[in-house]
Amino acid sequence: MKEITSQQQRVLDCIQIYIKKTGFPPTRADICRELGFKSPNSAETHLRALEKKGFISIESGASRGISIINGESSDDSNEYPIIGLVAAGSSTLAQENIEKTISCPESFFDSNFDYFLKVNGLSMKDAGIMEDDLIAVKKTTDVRNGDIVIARIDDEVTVKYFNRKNSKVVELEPANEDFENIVVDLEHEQLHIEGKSVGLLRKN
Amino acid sequence: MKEITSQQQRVLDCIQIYIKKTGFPPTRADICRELGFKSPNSAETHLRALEKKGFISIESGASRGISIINGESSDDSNEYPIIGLVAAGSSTLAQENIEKTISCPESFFDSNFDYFLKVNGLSMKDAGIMEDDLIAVKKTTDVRNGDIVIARIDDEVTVKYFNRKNSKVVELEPANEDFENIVVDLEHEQLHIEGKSVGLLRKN
DNA sequence: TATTATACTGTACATACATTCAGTATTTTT
DNA sequence: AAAAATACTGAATGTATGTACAGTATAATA
Repeated sequence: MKEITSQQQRVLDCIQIYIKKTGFPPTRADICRELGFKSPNSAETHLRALEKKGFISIESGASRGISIINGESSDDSNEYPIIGLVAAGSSTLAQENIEKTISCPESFFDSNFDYFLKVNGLSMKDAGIMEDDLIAVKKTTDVRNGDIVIARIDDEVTVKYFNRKNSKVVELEPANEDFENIVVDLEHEQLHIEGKSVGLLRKN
Repeated sequence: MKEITSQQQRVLDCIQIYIKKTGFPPTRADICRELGFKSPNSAETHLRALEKKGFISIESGASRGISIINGESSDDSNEYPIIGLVAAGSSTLAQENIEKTISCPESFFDSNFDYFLKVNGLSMKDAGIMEDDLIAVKKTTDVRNGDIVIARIDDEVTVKYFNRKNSKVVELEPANEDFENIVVDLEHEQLHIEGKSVGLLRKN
């Protein structure tokens, strides 16, 4: 996490307060109104800077598509949803894939986390991640080589070891010799890091 | 707060999960995608019903202007001790072996359980049980073939698959080809079943 | 039995919003 | 001293999105 300027901090605070007050993030125009800017582009450039520095993530094209990374998760609810990891073509959040939510203390795992992901397949078998295990996922893009990440390529969601080869290539490595590495050329493919594993839960 | 229908509950769950995952509320179209509706008006009418019943509030004209009202969480969590899997000589439940406790809801795993056992070694690797994992142990002697049991032979505690060969012989099978089956002749050796695994917890 | 609530599909449209381009100016970094 | 980052105004544009209108159908209520 890089340095934040005082103006960027004001914008970040503004977003946080706005979410706390309304329940949803502000638009560019909202930020302008709150902070006295006269051009939506003022907000836009600040948002891009905050995104670049890793404080927020912006869902491209979506209105109010701002979400705050890291900084405590606004609500102190301890209900965590279980989300199914499904194959290509269907949305990760498809209702059909939701079993239920789990009540669990906030600092249950060493790092706090956002949701449980139900594992599909055995590609991470040797890392002790089996079918139907629940991975505690922390939403972040700040991942390091060797982390177990939840990655999305197009609409395909997968759990793999993260390994950045260079500025242009990331390899997603399974922990199962029956599976192949997924090599992602960032210049031609879009890789979206949904988060990383901070724990695991198994019921049997 | 009026009665909620099952479909409305699905929509409410969908919103909650969407927010948890993305950080901002869904659009009508998002809800349709998640729940399989084909008209945005399907989502719209459900949202209006939920608003009327007081479950959500909708900011008129604002995109994604949904916020969830209420959202309480019941806290019926208990403290469970973490017990180290120790070598011969000491009682498993000796106070000295309790490393700490974890707060966790009572019905966290499918079956209720009594304590966490910290795993030592990789003899159950292929069952996805790794070093330092915490096994949720339910104290019972009612175990069946294929169950993962916590067994004690003399003072040696071990975690293995249970397999009763006949009335006199039980085999304790590891899930790792580097380890050998433990054959227990009940006529000459004492086998004590401490309990069985009903779940697993990993922190990383 | 009439009425209201629930549960949808489908079309249409105004506007809320993200986003890009063109500038200006100051500060920081290289 | 040049380049890059910061910090803005202002205008323009395409689309993402809320929302109204027109239907159909079934279950619950009065």
